[in-house]
Amino acid sequence: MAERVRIVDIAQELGLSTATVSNVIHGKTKKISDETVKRVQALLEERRYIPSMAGILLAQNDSRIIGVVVNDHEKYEGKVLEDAFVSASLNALLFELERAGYFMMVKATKDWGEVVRFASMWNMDGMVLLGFCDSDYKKLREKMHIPFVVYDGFIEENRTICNLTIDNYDGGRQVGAYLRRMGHRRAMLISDNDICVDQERMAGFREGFLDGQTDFLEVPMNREGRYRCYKENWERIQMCTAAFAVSDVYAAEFMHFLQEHGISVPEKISVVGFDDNALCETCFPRLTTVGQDAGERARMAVYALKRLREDEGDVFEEILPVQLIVRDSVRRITDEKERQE
Amino acid sequence: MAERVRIVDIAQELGLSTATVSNVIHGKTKKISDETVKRVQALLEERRYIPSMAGILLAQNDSRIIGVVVNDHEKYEGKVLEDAFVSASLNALLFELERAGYFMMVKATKDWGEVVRFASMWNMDGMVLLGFCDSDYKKLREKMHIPFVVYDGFIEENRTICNLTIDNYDGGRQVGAYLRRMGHRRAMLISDNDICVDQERMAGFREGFLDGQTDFLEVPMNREGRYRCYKENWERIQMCTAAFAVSDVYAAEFMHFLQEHGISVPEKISVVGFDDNALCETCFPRLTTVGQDAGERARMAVYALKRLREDEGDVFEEILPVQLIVRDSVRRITDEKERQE
DNA sequence: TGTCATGGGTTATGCGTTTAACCTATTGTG
DNA sequence: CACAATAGGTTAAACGCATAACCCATGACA
Repeated sequence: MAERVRIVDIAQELGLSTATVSNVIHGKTKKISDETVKRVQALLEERRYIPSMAGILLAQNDSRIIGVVVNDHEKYEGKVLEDAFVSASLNALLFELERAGYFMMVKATKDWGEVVRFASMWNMDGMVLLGFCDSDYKKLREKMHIPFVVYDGFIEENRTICNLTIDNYDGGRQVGAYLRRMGHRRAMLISDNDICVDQERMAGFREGFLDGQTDFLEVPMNREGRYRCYKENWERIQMCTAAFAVSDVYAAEFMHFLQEHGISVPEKISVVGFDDNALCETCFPRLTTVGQDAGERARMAVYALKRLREDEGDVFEEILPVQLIVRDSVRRITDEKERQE
Repeated sequence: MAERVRIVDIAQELGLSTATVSNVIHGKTKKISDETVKRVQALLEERRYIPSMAGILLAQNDSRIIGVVVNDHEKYEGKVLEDAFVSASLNALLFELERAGYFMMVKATKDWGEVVRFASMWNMDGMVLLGFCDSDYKKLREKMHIPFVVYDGFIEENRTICNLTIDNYDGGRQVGAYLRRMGHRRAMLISDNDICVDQERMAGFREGFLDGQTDFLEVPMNREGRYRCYKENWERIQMCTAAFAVSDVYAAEFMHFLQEHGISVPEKISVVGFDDNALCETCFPRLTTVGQDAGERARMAVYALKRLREDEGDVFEEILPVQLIVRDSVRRITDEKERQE
């Protein structure tokens, strides 16, 4: 291991105490001569001193680790990190955390108890939870009082948590209004009805769609199930001129299903997704969607983590704005007849 | 924080020494009466004792942390974790590591020095490196002698590293042979020529394609650049009946480009990718590709990590097999005329 | 009766860092 | 000249756990 260089090694070599070296490292140089400071710094550099987190962890109470826990829901079939939304969030979090000097430890689990254990054993400085929207945060909060922020969670009465969410309702509303403006009158809503956010997105859609009619297809959480569901509801689907799926993945998949069955998109049916994943650009036609900025949410998360650390107990919720991103999967309907089928 | 329960708390409450409690925890019960063992276990359970890694890290020399470092290459434009191959690898690694009782700490960087620092400060039990195929491992090895495995790396003369790779050459060969069997005679190879693996995939392709003719399009690493490149080489592209891109992302993108310009896939041009990402199933037509099993590679990685830990110095390379996955993006050419254009 | 092994533990030390409390020699002040 | 303040450090304890070395009482055995 090319024997680790420790503070005591540096101290001994210079005939100083470890306290002095430690103080230099932390910039507490008020009571140390410039001369000494320079000598210490030079040797630290020369010997390539790298602090041992083991010692720091024990001596202080902060670890610089942020635990990011993703809910390993069955719907992902063991591939959570491959989900476009999850990986985009993780990516943004990784860069923001590193920028703030944190380390990111990742865990995937369904088990709420494991989250506590995970946080506790590593003395986490904070936690970020993805996909635990309907969980009981109160328990977590009781067990430990480190800051943790939840993506797409909700605020309980006693407001003991930081919730970071996007304006799902408005996103849906924008889609509804847009389709309406493009001349659509009958739209299919596609959702697995699982995550809390879906409800809001659809409610928003209905508002924006005005007097347009909506149908609702509740699809299962596995791909094969969804394809089967589409087949079984073939008639209903063909009654619509547009579809709004609550995620890009579902939207792309639905487009794919339509195309496979000879229905061209957007000529025959227009499709809109949600999230603005990378796949929106690579599918054909490019998918119109609602964009959420993973980078911005990650920045907010890190900011919240810091703020909650400083004045703990203070808590906030942040609802980030979303924005319709128009691409090629929606067509304008001009003909009045066509509109009625 | 609901005050952490420590070993000493348990010990005191039972009137025992910390050593005894620690021994019970680690199952070293040879010299402890069954009676005592039970009492200790019961209290550990009741008080919900969670070990502090801080103490363990310092007392022993292993941290149970595996650092996973991904090369934050510019080509990803700050979104490494969103790359389909990276996220699939990470997902598989996460589950395998957890299964083996490890914790996964992730880092994205281009800087080789940071890798050393990262590993050293956390006393990592091992490292997994993604995308550092052309780096100088020797340096890393000098700095510290923890096991580390490299995805798609290479073995140096003095064999001081574990390389985990797939049979890129054979993958390419299978594609070439398949296209040839399907009646194709002119194929375009698409690659950014960056990562070492590309060379092998293309070399393999040429072998499998036999007397078929290949053209080669070296594309830039950013999306806009690639689209421009396709446009500029419009003529050359149209000379071919098939294209083999070195990754699914490039393949899907290329399909998209073709469709946008009125060339249908696979009727006019067939396309094959590499990796078997999730997008293969969601793009239209579904992409024929070469499958690599991220799960299998992750299992090997964890196995290697363990083995190298036990008898350090011993090193191995593993070349995992790949397999052609036929979907809908390749068409059989029967007409002899058509084959010649 | 003296010695030895064994069961059932305890004591003490070390891991690398931080930090509050303490120390000493020199200079400044009334 | 007595005293305080300051510069420039040092000492020692603490953090939570693991583990090698040690200890004592009891029973077996020669």
